[in-house]
Amino acid sequence: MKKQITIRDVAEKTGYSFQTVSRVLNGNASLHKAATVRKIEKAAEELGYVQNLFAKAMQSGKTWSVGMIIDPFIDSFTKEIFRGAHDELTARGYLPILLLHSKDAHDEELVKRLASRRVEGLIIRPYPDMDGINRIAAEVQRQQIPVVSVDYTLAGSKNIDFVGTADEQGGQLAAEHLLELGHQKFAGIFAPVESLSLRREGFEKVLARQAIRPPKILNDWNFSDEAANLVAVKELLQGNEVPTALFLGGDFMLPTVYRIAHELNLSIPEDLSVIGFGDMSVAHQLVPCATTLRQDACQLGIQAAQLVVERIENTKRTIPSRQLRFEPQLIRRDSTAAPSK
Amino acid sequence: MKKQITIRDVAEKTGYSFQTVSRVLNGNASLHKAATVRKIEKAAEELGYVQNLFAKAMQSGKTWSVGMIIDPFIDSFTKEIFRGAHDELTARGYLPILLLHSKDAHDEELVKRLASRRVEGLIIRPYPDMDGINRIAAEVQRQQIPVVSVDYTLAGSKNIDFVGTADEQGGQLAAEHLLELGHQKFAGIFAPVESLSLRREGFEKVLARQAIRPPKILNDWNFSDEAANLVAVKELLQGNEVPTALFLGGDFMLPTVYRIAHELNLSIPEDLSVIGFGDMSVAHQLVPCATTLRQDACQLGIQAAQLVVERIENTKRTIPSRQLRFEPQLIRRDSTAAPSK
DNA sequence: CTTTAATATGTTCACGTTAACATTGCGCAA
DNA sequence: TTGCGCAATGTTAACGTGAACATATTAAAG
Repeated sequence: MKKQITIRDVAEKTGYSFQTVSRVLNGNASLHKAATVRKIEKAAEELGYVQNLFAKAMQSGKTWSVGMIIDPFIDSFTKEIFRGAHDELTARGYLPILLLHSKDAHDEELVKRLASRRVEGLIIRPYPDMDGINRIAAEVQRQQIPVVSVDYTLAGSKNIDFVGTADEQGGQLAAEHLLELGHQKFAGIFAPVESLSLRREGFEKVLARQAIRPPKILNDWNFSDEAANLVAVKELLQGNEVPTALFLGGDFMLPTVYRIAHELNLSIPEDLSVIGFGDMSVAHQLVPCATTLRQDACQLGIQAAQLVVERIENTKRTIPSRQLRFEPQLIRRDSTAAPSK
Repeated sequence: MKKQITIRDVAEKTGYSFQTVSRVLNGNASLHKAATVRKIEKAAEELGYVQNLFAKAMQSGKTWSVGMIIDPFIDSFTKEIFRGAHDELTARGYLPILLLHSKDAHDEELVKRLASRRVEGLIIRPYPDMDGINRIAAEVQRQQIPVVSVDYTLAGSKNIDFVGTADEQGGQLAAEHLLELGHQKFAGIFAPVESLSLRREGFEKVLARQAIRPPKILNDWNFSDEAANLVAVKELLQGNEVPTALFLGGDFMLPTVYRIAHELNLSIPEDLSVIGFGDMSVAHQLVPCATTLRQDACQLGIQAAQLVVERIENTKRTIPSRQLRFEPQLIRRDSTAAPSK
């Protein structure tokens, strides 16, 4: 084990007491004479002194670290969230501690690791398929550590800050866009998960006010059985009432829809306008490029980071739980147009 | 600041001294009576005691953290490297500290952060365009902290472990594959960077022994000027000696080559066999899917982690610097075939 | 030249942990 | 019984730092 350079070494070299050195290097240097400061800083530089964050953390109780349970590798969206939060935390002096689910490390293990590192806050982007995350969040919060969830809400836990998309407004924007283009026969595809339901509600709400007929709704997109989706979508686009405008609760549905449209000889956007949600990479890879609603994922990450930090640094006042939802932006591309007749 | 639960709290609750608790919970429990151990563990559980790694680190000098300067977001290859190293470090009890280059945080800053967190080792995947990385590595190594570079070698620094691809052998494999198919007229495209040069050497070495003619070589692929590449590749594939087999130093050249081949009316693989290197995602997205040489990136990460940990835990013996190169694997796809005549 | 106030520096303690050593208590042999 | 040795537990010091307080030095005012 190689010897560390401590403030005592610097003190000895300069002849000052170690406390003076402490104040100059890591505390309030303005309490000392300029000459003293200069001498001490020079000596520290020469000796290669770097403050020991572990010692500092132990003495002050402040660890300057924040846990992040986000898998930045699932898609580019979570990547951006991670990136935003990471950069914001870093800029504010905090160390983001990324916790990925390895095979071995499971829930219990993760909480222990967070706790033993005395993480001051936790940012979570919950995975829909993972319910252990709720227990983790609850457990961490029980220890008075601020928790913020991003993108997806956390089930169960009260009083957890949330940063995400204004899904309902997104749905409204989609409806308004299609109405503006002059459509009258609408359809929508969703799934029974929270965010998609909100998008559906926004969509339906606007149409209820302004459209002649209510939209045909397919509400049970199947995440595991693609064949079922093919059948259901086909049915939606055939039948007695053929829609001219289709709103998808998520861009991931685009390929299926494009495929069925092609099979049915419906050309996009001439026969069918399609608008997605999320601006995933498929949206601009398909032909024609898909109109969609984009969320600035990076911004979500930044906001999440700001919320945790705010809570971390405001131990006194109790801050009420906040739910921040940012309105997505309409990206007009080539999959939506006025109806042909 | 909320109160921490310490071994002293557990000691008070059980009536034992804090030292006994320390031994039971974080030390050698076998030194104590089974009944004692049981009582203490129960009390710790009830109080929600979790050891404070900061205190432990300060006392023992062991921080259980390893820095990683890898941008896992450039491509799937670095992602896999990161993932492998991350999981291996985690499995061995170390905390990977990911250091990304934010705009603000630059070299000096990074080193400081590594040092103040008392990182015990450093894994670097150097970026070709970033030379600050060499200074960082040198500086960190000067502080006796083991450094391992992955995928790309670090310029300048002596005695740094390296884990990467056996580029030369990869080049040999490519040549052997093409020879086996019966080709006689070869070409190769490379760039003047270390790894590509090694691939070229392996390629040329085998051909020098077994081929009738030496290959036509284009050695200055231009990373910034695509137009220049188009011209150069076109020239390579026309001229007096038209090759029937082409080895690319990197898969990233594939799209350009496919395009030029199409322009020149050369069909792949009938008129021209093309073999790439790296098995990047383009390789199997193109039509026809490209034969290439694949490296198991995850494995590189794991190995890198093992090397750092080994050095961290072997402070006594000096380990000579190691250069581990893993042989890539030939992935036969549809872009290579026997020459048509 | 004092006294006073401000400025500059030094001392002690605490943070939570482990290591090294010290003590206690017990069983067993002399 | 006495002493010995071992097992179980307790005591003290140390890791590097900052806070709180104590002291020394300087400057200003009388």
